[in-house]
Amino acid sequence: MSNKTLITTAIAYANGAPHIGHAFEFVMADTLARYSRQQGDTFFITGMDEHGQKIQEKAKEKGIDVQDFVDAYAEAFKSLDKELSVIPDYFVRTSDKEKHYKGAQAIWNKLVENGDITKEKYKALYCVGCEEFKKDSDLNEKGECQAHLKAPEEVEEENYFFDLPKYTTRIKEAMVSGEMQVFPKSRENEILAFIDRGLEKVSFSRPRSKIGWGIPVPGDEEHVMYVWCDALSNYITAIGYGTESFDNERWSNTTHIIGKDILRFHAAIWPGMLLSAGLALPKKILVHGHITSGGQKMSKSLGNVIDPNEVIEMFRPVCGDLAGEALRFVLLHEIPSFEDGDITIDSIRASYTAHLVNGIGNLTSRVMKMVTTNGVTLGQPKMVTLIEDNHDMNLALKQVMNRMRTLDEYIASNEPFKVIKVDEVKGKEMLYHCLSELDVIVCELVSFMPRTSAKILECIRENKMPESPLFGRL
RNA sequence: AGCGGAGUAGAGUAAAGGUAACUCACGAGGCUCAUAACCUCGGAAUGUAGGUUCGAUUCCUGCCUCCGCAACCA
Repeated sequence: MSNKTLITTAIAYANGAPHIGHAFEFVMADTLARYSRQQGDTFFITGMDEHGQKIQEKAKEKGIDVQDFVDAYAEAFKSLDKELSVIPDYFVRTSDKEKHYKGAQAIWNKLVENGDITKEKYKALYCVGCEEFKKDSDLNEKGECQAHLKAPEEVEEENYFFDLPKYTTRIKEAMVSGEMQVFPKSRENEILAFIDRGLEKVSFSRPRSKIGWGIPVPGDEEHVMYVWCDALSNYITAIGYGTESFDNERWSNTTHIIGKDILRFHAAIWPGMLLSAGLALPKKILVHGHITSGGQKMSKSLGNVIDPNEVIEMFRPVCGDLAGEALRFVLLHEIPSFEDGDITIDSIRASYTAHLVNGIGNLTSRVMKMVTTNGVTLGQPKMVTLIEDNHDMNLALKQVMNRMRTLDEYIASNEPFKVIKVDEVKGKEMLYHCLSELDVIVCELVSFMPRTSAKILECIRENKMPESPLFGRL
């Protein structure tokens, strides 16, 4: 089996600032990527989905050039990534004409070559207010658009369609056989049930008159690619699809990390496209839940939106350049990896105090004080990884925290600070044990909190106390 | 209405046909190496009505409540 792997996040839609849900996904993926790098050649990508009608309109509303509009959001996401110690090997942008356009057009051509993309006329209900097609289920009892309380008009449009139903059986088989694994199992069941209800052809283009901002359909100036071929293809264009340098070996060992809202696109449409293009299916699709606040979906009207940057700024005065990692920790520790999670500003503060201030921060000061005053050193810190490879970052982190608690217990019950006064040899032995345990803990923590771990390792290596408490009180 | 999942201390999770565990919060004690930290002990829970069983929180049935899915929505 290949050692090379690709880890991806979903690419963020560039029509708004990053929110806490984005932060969670990035942090989870980056942690997994760091862990994966300890075991082999890992390439980690994240990025932006920058096309589409909504973006085009918003930019127009604000009276700015679309490219400038998406550039600004790309910078906002990159800056958040940096704070959170999320460091991708490549940052995808679908407006990138060099790499992405060419790759997306290459896969389009491949699907055409295979006879899976055809032009078809269809009738649909279109709400002018929403500028969107509506299904019967989107309408109220009177057959009106729920948002605009107006009956949609029937329009006829000609678009390209992808023959997804053709791949129904193979997609199902891939899931059942484990060729493409969807975690958790309940999500796999969900998608299998969805497929069993019958897949339909998927519309793959929009008339240029409707969406000008997008990738042109090869050989047809009148049409622009719709989101599927444009956005989903980022995962392969990022590693060179459509060029000589495409790394097929890496592609064959891919893990996608996505939210539950986009499961279908990744576990049905995307595999269909890959099969048509003759490419391997993703090995794993890890599906996380959504974050609620105070038991409710975050929304501006409820006023319970948690802005990741605001949280970081809340931490900044008490832990400086570790502020982003404090949020990173809280997300990983408080949100289950595969279910919905709930956080509030209060629970964020509580988690920070309990586990970072009173936990890792205090433990570091505690151990380092004892070993530095008594001249106990570790020599070369060893690199160990004891975390089980179960994809559950939340569980894995809790195991690390458990180990910390055990060390605190050891110190309390063995009292090396007392022993050292009456029996130096025995006392030093105990302190050495404390120091090497701290070392192990930090090595385990390195994927979760890289900067924090580096700081503590530096203390261990140079036999010194942290200059100031790592995590100060809020 | 359909399909799927879930209801366990104040909060978040775990386990399980026979003493219901852990983290946070709370209360009492201890310790002084540490950031009023840390350690120990304690209070506090199986949605509801039945059924099977020597015994159910676990299995079964009804009810109530919540959540997911029902495709172009991150």
